[in-house]
Amino acid sequence: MKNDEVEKFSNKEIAHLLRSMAAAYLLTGVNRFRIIAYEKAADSIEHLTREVKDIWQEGKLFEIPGIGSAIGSHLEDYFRSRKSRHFDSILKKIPGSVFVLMKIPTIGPKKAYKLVRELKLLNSATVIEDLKQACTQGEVAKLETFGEKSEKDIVEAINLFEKKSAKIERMPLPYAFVIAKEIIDYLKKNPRVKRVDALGSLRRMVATIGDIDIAVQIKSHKVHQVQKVYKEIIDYFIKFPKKVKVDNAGEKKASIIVHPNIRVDLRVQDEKSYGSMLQYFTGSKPHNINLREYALKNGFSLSEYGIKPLKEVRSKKLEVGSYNKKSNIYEFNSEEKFYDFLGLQYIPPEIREGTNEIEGALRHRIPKLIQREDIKGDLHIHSSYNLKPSHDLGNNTYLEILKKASQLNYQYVGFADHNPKLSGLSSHQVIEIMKLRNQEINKIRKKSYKVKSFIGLEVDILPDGRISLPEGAIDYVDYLIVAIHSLFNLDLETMTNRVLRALSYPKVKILGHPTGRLLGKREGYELNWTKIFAACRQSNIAIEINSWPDRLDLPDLLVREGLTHKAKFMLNTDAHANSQLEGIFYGVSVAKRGWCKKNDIINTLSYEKFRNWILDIRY
DNA sequence: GCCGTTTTCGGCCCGACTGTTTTCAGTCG
Repeated sequence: MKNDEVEKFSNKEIAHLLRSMAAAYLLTGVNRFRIIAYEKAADSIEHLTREVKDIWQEGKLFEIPGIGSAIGSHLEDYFRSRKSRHFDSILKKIPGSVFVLMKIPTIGPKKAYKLVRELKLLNSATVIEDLKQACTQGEVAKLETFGEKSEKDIVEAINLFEKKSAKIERMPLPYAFVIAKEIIDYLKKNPRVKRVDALGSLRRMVATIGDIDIAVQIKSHKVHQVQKVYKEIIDYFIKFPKKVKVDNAGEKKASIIVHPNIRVDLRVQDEKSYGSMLQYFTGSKPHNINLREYALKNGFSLSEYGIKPLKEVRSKKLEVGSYNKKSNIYEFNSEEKFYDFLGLQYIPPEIREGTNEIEGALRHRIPKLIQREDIKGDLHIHSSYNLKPSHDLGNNTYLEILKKASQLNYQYVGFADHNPKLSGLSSHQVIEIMKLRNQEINKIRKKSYKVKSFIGLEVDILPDGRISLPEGAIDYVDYLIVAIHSLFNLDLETMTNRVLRALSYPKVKILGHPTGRLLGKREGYELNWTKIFAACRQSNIAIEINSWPDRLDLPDLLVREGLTHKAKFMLNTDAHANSQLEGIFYGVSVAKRGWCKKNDIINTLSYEKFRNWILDIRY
């Protein structure tokens, strides 16, 4: 029962509901802008980095872009009573099997409706199999505007869909990075290729990635050769060794599916319009739509080729772009020039999400976002030192970690092994273990290695909010990270009180991986964030942005919300091996997406200031 | 149905690719 509910209110399901509404309106014929509004709302919810149901519970449903008074109040009905009379009254006009077919890529509302109507596919539970059978029997090819090719394509699309829906659909960002790098390296080997960029959600560093988008800039060629070079690169791309299928391949774009069923889109462009192309292909969709609407109001039309004046625009300082007289378009080789032409401050990819970044850029209020180089230390590192921990040990010794930290130009690190397992050990034994560890680290510290260290510990928050460490053991650490590692499904209030209690212990300085989410595997637990942010601020506790590939926790939307509550954050890796320390890069991207500046992040402080903070030394 | 630095009314992004057509509709990003 509980699982059904979660499924019913998942972002994916809500998006599908709204998309079904758009389809029903399309098929019954209403003002097309109402249809677009529903589609926009569906897109918006599908790409949220938090659960829409949680946002509704916090009373912030109407803050989601594209959710206005009408759709918002219908959704409220739906969340409250599991149904909306308005949605139901519209949806019942169309056979339910139409909405099921629409889940298959390349089948939209019109094709779905036609297939259902002509072939009488009215059983929602079996419609996909029924359609497949109709295809194999040649019935689809007989229909008007369908043919043998489309019949074959439908079968293929269904097979791919069934394969895909059996596994996770979006992968954590770091996994997508690995795949993208392989393709980028492959493309760079082509002598016609000058530059390759990963774009789309990958460039915006969204926590989970659906498709991989890539742009290629060709080396300069004579004008009449450009088309030929585009074609050569497209041909090369679709021969990528790990491709399982070529989805489409035209003159300037192509899509392939690579193992294990990931779609990769490629676009090619020459240098003079490459900036326009980067801008266009980076998205997000809401950002681009907002930007184009803004441009329209100023008399310009935007595309991946550049900026086209709608009327005769003479004068002005139009030298930022180069004017192509033949096509009446201003071309841009860099994004900076593209935004500048529109009178906007440059907007970093990470915050192009269609919230209020265009308004900010217009007023030159886009903050300088945190950079990787600003990070001075990592305070959540697991070593190989065996203190009989409750969870896994790391791979490297304290000394090895210090050496690696030095390579990363860190000034300090924090050793945050898991607390000793409480079961099977007496309090006295735990205290002894902690004491020995403290002595061990102090021995290493005496070698006066240039990277300084703090003695931390990652401590479980028990179900009742106590921490899993005997009182006397606290003397042997500089600071504690508290985090939940079990019993994730308590209700919001119990969970909130549990965390608040843990935060009240002495030496607690960090709330670790605060939502407990595992991307694609486990939703985070619910907390009253207003209370958590307030408690952390009051007790001078940092909220962790954990860079572990499956976590990327805190989610970016909560980071941004935290800033409005004046929360302070800390960027850590949770590394269990030295190579993983480099993953801090992913945490930085989460912070950027949350609009963090350098001084929003505690571990950008220099060693002396940071030491005062973490040891709670007051002046 | 949504939205706001010319607006609470009157607008609403833009182009590529494919299959089935003979100029286009549907889908996608």
